[in-house]
Amino acid sequence: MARGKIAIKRIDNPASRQVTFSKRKSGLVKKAKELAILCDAEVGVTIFSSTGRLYEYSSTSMKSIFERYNEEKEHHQLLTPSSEAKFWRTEAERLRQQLDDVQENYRRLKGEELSGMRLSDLHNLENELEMRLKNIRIKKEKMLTDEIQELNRKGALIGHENIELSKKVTLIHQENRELQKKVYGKEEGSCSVQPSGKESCLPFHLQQNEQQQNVNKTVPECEISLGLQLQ
Amino acid sequence: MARGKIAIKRIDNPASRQVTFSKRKSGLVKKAKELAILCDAEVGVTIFSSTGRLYEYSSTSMKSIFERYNEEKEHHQLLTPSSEAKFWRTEAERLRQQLDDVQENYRRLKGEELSGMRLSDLHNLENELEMRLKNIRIKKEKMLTDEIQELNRKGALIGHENIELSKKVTLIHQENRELQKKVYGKEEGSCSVQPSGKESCLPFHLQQNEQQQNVNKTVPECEISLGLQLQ
DNA sequence: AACTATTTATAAGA
DNA sequence: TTCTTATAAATAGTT
Repeated sequence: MARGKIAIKRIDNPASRQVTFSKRKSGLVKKAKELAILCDAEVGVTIFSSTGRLYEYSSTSMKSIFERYNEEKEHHQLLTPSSEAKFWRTEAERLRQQLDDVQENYRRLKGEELSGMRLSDLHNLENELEMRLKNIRIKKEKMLTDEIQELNRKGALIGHENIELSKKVTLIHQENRELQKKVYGKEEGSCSVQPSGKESCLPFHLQQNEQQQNVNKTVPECEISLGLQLQ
Repeated sequence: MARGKIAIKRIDNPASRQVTFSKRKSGLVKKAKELAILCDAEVGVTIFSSTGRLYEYSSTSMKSIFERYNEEKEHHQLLTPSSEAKFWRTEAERLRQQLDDVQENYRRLKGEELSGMRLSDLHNLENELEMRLKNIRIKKEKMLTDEIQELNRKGALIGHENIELSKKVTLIHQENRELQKKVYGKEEGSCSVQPSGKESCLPFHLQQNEQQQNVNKTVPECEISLGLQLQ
């Protein structure tokens, strides 16, 4: 609520979540206290953190509040089998209702069930879906960008490799010529053991071209960082 | 906290206390919900108003929270076993699991939980959402078109009504004049029983203007089919 | 834990 | 109960 609005959904970062938990827990308890005092109410707040720790506030005592709650809910005989059964049946009914609601929402969200919706509902649904699409597109874009970066990185690496290989080829070529001079003197035979410079480079050309094609499928710009390394 | 600061002490005026209770109760429950969602906590709020009425919120269920509280406080009490109770508890657990599953799907569908999805999944989701948006927009457009048609129909009706009324007014006017001639001869007095033409038309003007304004809120084009009917 | 720009809650009035 | 609005309070992001 400050320095920017946040969506009410689980905070992913555990550190932030912990900090927010601490701040908001204090806020909640403060509000509960104020309500109890201002309005002469009996208020109880029970909080279990995601790490399982218990925090509580009660304007009177938790025992009193639980007892009063149970009385109100007619659960004051929880230890007798029939009332326990009643409780669980109620609980099951509650969950069934909740489940139905969620499933209804789910269907609505999927656009399967648009009947009986007012224009404002449709507006809201439309906006919601648009936001979701935005989220998805941001995520997609990030994934694509990451992939491009990774490909660029690989491309650069291969480029360097190629430079190194090119140098080695030149070196070996040079060595071969010098060897030839020593063996044949001035004669330059067309011996099969002595490949031409062009032929010796071929494998590296092929390797490079393959890589370049892969990269170009998603990132045409990679032409610049690749290529021109050999020859 | 607004329009002036208040001291945190019991509000004397019962009416104000009731209003404040209602507002702050909502606020407290909202904050509790947010805390539960944002920080993945289990939160329960129990409120007894000064009139003794119970209000509650729990992110899971009060039963769960009370049990967990008691466990934490090492006050755990053994529940009397009973087959019926067992059945409903199992049922509740089953429903809880189902609910969690559906909610997970729901979150995915809402694009809140995009982690762990591959690019192809995102593509599919994007397409699905786009189709839903399309459905919604078609439906919206249909509703708007229908509304416009309905408004146009009403507008035309009102227009006809106005024409009829206008005719009646002219007729009555004419009759009045003839009556005057009979009663007063050539004398044209400013008698209160004899209203001027302009005054007699006034109610119909007002009626028309009101209708026109309402229609224009949604369908400005109706100006053409309305208006110009009187005068 | 403190700061502070913003958002949110809410007191008062209708 | 609901709406509006001016203002107080809460808090998200930052240091």
